[in-house]
Amino acid sequence: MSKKITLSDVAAYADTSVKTASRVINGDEKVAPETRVRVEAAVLALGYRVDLLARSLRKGVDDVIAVVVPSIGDKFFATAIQEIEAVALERDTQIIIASNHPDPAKEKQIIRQLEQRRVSGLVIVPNSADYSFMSFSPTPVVFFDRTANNFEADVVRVDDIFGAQLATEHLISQGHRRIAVISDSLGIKTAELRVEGYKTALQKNGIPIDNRLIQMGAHTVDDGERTTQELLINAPDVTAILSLRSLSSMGTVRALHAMNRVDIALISYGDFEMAKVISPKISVIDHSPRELGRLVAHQIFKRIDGDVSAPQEILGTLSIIRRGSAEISPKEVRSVVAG
Amino acid sequence: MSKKITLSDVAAYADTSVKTASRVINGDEKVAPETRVRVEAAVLALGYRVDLLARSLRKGVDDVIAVVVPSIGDKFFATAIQEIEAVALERDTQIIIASNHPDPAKEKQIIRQLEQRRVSGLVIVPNSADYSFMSFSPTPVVFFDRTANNFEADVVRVDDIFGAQLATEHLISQGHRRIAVISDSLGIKTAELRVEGYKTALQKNGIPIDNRLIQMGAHTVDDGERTTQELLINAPDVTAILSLRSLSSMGTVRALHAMNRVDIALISYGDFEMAKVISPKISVIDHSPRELGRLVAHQIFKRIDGDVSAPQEILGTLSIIRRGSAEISPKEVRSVVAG
DNA sequence: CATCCTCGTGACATCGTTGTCAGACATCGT
DNA sequence: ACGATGTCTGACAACGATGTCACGAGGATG
Repeated sequence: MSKKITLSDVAAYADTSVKTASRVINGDEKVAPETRVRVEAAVLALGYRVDLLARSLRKGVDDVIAVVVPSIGDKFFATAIQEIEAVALERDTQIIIASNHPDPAKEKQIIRQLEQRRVSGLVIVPNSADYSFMSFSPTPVVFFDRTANNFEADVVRVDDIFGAQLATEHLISQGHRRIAVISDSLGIKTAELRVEGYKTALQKNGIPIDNRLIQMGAHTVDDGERTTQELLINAPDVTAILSLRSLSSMGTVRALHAMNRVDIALISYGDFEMAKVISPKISVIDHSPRELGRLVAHQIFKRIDGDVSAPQEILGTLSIIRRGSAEISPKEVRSVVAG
Repeated sequence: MSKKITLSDVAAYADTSVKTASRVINGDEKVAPETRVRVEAAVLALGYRVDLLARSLRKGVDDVIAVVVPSIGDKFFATAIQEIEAVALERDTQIIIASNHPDPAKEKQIIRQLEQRRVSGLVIVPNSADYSFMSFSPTPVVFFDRTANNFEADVVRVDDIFGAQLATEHLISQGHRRIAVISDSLGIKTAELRVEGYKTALQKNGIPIDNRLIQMGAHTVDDGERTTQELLINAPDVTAILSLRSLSSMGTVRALHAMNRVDIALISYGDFEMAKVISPKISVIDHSPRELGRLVAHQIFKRIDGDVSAPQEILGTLSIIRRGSAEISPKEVRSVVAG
């Protein structure tokens, strides 16, 4: 095998010094035109390519940002990553991805390892309880989707309280008063906030909070299905459901279809492919992963570029997409049942 | 800011040489127990962490593998990446992800850049026409999902011809003879092979190939919907559809639902979340991204570990998942229509 | 007692690049 | 004609780690 071509080979070939060759490949102005030409010819002739590892070592940081998400398979995160990648590409920056490990100690180790790589920035979807260990990190950090505990840094997310409130009020405006909510576990920040938004909306409208209508623990599609079934048995007077995770929404849809409950209004927090396809189409609160991905990418690069202003909270836009499933009023239901 | 702790700091603190400190952190046997203890204490006291960049420069390769896919947002690739990441984690190897760029020149540049990072392995879903430029690369490469042109390397994929044949024959065995196929563009290797499998199945069973039943260009959900509508207008005697991409399958489902065509059998090449939820549930040919992800991860690590045997073609398993949508026979349809 | 080996150690070069700094030479103003 | 600028250049050190090699001490071997 031909051995690796280095700058010193180029320099020798162009009959100049290593440093001058370095100047040429970095576009330094102060190089005599003819020298430049000679070096460029040498680069071409030898097929030289910069060693990015060596460059990064010398510079002290690596042109890479790391993105740590709970699950790459999750459409929401995958789409966000795709946008981050698109922004990073323009800066010739690579993306390292990693999953949050369920074990906080392991997760800490993973993040440490990323720091040891001298990544120039970290985007993290906080998962473990405590990120205070990162306080000493010189690496810029932006949290994504959720606020982290015990560590101050930029956060890019949507206003979960507001979003859930929006959804709930939408159902209320259709006349619903027995509104159930299906959520994953409290421990998870977003879930907490969304449930809070739900409660706020009820209170504002003078509707009592009934804990039997609050179903937790729906992490997967199957959870969503099971939880929905239980809900409809335990609280048969429910007329509307707010599903707080798009993943479990699919389970809810499945359960409703199986029980043929076309009388129940449903709104999902978070859009999903299926929502547009099934009938009735599912209304959703949309928090665009593409927009959020762009926002987080721009923010991390702003920090990498040296912005040291106080940590910001950046909120993405939220919107209701009305597709039909949430635009059913409870009156109609009763009349159908009565009739 | 406290400045960076290096091995030489550790060595000074432990009153030994840099090299010996290096021996300790690398678990070298030939270190006196008491020296080891002193160094370990120093590491702890100073909070030393290896600089992975420096180590990689010295070693010549970086413990990172790069994965280049057409779209990270695609559930299939996202899931595969997740599996690769899980395998890589056990080896303390990071994953860099990148998107294939539609412009081959740009894609070449991206791959070059990854080589310049000295990634220890490359997993690529080939997209551009020609990968021959990689011939000189010392970096192990494994192609994923498709065979590449002009470059010999391991490939991990499923047997697309066989899969499509399997699907088509399943429909034939239900009695269908007017079977349409919806595909994305030829040009894309997998699409070509699948269409070939479809044709083979027809021929084997003495069914003439009718080009009006072959619809190309369905890249997105919307394409799938439009294409399906066109198909049913242009060839009203179709009794079954084979959709070759799960993404466009969703469009086909949407179109069928909208037209209320419950009489048409449908099988999808590639599973998708929705398939289990709607009714009728969609039968699919499943090529598990998780299995394929594991396979590709193990193969690339085998190469990284020095396996230099001839390039292999590794085929993942294929299976039909019967859910109902493809188990409709055309006879029933006719009798319903006639009745 | 000379020789050989093993063990533990550290000085030094090295990976490939860029920052520092000083020097050579040309050009300029007065 | 002089120093003062400015342009272009290259020797050298540095980034932080590991590989090479040689060396001294101590034990085993003859």
